[in-house]
Amino acid sequence: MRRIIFHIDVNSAFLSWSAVKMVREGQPDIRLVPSVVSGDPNDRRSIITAASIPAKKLGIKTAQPVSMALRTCPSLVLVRGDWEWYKRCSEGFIAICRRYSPVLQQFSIDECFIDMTFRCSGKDPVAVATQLKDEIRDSLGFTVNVGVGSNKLLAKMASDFEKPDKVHTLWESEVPEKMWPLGVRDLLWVGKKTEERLTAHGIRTIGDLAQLGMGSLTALVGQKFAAQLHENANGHDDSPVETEVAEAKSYSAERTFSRDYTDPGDIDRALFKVACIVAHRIRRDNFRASTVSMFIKHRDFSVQQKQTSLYQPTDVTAVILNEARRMLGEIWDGRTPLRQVGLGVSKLTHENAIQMSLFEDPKLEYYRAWDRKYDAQRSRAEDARMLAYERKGSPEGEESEPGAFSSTSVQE
DNA sequence: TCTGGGGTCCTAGGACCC
DNA sequence: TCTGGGGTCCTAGGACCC
Repeated sequence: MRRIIFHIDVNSAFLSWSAVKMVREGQPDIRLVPSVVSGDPNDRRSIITAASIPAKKLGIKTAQPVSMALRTCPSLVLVRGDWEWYKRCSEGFIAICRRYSPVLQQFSIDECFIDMTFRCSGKDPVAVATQLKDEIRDSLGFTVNVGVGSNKLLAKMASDFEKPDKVHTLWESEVPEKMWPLGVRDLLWVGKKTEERLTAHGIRTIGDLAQLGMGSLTALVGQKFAAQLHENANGHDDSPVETEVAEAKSYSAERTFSRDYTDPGDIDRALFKVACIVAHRIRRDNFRASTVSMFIKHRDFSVQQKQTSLYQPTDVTAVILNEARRMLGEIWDGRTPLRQVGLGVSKLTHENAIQMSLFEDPKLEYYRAWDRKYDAQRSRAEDARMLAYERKGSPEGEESEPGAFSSTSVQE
């Protein structure tokens, strides 16, 4: 039986979502003018998180520095991101998709796959996809693209065709006509480096890749990746729509400084902050970590990292921080300017720490108490922010759920 | 122009064990 | 005393995704 998979992708998600909120507050629709969602424009290291279609037409791209975008378009409208609001918008569109099929895999905050094999039987998949797209637009006020295909890869490729507010199909029979003429970079998992490697050998389109022998491809990218690329370039993908939310395998946090830091005191303060964040998150999610890693980014963007295994899994901030400090001392001379510092934990378990009182650092109890205080303060701060948000975020009072948005027409 | 932040997976070399 | 080969774990680094 032929599978029918939909990939639903919100058009310029963060920008559209900010626009919906601003329109509701009586402000102009930023989707109609060159606009972006970005970090602090006064910080020279801010980048573009999302761009409107008029901005994209001027050549402004996601991940571009704000300063560069402003030079391209001095009248560019800059909007700061609103994470709480984005989460609500995401929940709103996911809820609608789930009504079309419970076999749903959320792929990111603004994308999901649904398996429509049974829900579409006897129906025209394009008509169903169009209905879904229109329902999201009319009830939530933002547009999506729906890609329809016989597997996840083809559905995802299809949703990336012409935007916004469109439904496209990419069945296996359409692969030679619709997918093979595209550049290799358009294929999922082909990034900048792989593109360079492939084009250096004359492989420019997905069709070139599909016809390339496995031997040559393996020599270029390694066996495992070659097998995947070969399958994907031919439109094959048998991965299922995963309805279970996978548990996190690692947590990390990093801070890029507004200017390169050389002072060990500055670096240590940053390391302390990221350690607090990461440790708080694993405690919140009931994890303990057996591996701590830390990384630094230099002025030239080169990265150095160091990781270490612990004797016993931990969720104690001080333990994680001290390992990171020790490793920092091993990879940094204390003088070279640093652009960024980061810290991560992995090898996570839900095990309770084994109490090894004989060997346990007597200070541990003090550290844990410190963590409890930190966590309590942090959740109070989160509650306060959410409360403030509830009041500020809904001018009409009750209607704060995305499901209650008024219809907002969206034009290109 | 000067490049964020948070993830996943893969590879390659070395250590260590049998 | 010097040798091999397989398996597994660890670490560093790199590529990709949104």
